Amino acid sequence: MRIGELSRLSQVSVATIKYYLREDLLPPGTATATNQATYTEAHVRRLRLIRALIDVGGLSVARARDVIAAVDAGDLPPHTLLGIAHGAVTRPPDRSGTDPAWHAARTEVVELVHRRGWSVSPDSPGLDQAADAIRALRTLGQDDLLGCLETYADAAELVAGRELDIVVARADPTRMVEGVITGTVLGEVLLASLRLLAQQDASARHLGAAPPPTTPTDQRGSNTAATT
Amino acid sequence: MRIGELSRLSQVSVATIKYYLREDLLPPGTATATNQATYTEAHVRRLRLIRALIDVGGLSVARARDVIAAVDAGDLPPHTLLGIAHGAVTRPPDRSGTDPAWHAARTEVVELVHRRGWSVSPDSPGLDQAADAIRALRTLGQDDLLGCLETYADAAELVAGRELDIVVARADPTRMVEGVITGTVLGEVLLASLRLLAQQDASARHLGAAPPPTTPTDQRGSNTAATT
DNA sequence: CTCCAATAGATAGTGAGACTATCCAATTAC
DNA sequence: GTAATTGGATAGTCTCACTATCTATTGGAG
Repeated sequence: MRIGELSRLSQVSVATIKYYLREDLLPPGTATATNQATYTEAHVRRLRLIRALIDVGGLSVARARDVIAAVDAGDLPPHTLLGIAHGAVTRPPDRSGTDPAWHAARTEVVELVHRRGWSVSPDSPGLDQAADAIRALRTLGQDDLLGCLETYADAAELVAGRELDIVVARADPTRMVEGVITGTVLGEVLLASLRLLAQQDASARHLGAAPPPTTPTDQRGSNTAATT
Repeated sequence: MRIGELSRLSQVSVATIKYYLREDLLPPGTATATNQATYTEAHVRRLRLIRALIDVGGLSVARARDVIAAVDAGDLPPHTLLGIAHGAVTRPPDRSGTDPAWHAARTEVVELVHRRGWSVSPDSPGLDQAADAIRALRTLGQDDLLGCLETYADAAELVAGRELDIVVARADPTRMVEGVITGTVLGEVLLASLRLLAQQDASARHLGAAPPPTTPTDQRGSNTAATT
């Protein structure tokens, strides 16, 4: 197919496709002449992956490129792949350099990891990001919220174990790579969404308040539960 | 104190403080003359909250302003407050308008919520965001990753319940408001970080234990400690 | 009392990021 | 044969989050 059809199938404008080509997010099509190239179904899938990472996962174009490159590398060892995915979904640490409170928080994370017997490399971006969050909670005087910490760790263990089971169940290594990437990025979004929903429920349950009446804008099938 | 000291204590440049004042993220100090105003410890705390939301939580300045405004409103009903916090940590839905796949995904989420007996308002941003993620996973052919869905929901229930317990344990309503905000935003970051760490452990454990051949992926959940 | 650094408020400028638009020459579809 | 499409290059736009400059004041050390 040519670029026009690629654009139509992927719902991405031609100009944006060209931009992604320039930025090495999308491999070039096979050139048939100086100004003609053909694209395949693989390009459509790639484009869908890119948009999912950017639009749903919230990655920047640069982060998405790193992830894509890892997918294309193909033969990376799994822990490297996971490291790249994790690097893509974390923000660079806040003020790690000089802040003693940050180092204290990071030590706390390392201790948690050790207590749990987790096998984690010492430069994992997750350690830094957790330290950022803990330091922030402490400096805001919200220390008691860290009473959730073990619960968070329980939940993390729960979902990570299940996620791994599903991904390793795949025979095809290429599909495994895709699973790690999409699972890491989109799984985070999904888990976060469900946490929000569960928070709303917990709040409603505690306050004994029924949710507001459902508007009839959503008339397909069963609607939101209003009672418990 | 004057703005210079405020800047020093909060580690935020004077120019940026002025910017936050213009953008209504920070209330003005009490003016003592045409070009003099004094700030208090409350301004320092506010500034720290702003930076935590932006730097650690990843909120935009505009989202942070909405959240801050909710904190200052003071007398908002809890579900409204929670709604604002949730609106701040979610991205607007992707292509909800015309896509039947999206509506199918959203229905799936609503059914999950119903199945769980969660009491959730039908316009919760969490519903839309979860639908985005599910639709993306399906269109990427990663449907099997949705085998995690119930596990995610379990984890979400677990952490949300604990979070609520901690926040309602606070007597002071002002502290409760802060707890909802910081818990929602920073808790998400913390949970996501720990998930990454747990993923790394699960991956190491699996690769350390046995090569991929056929290991029935049935022992879920409990990880036995294995120090590294 | 003097004088200079600090300040409030206003306005303008900057740099990154993610596209978007325009050109041009070479096809290609009709 | 002519109009539309394409690839490649370059330049422009828009938002965001600051950052810098300017103009009067004003606080305070000497």
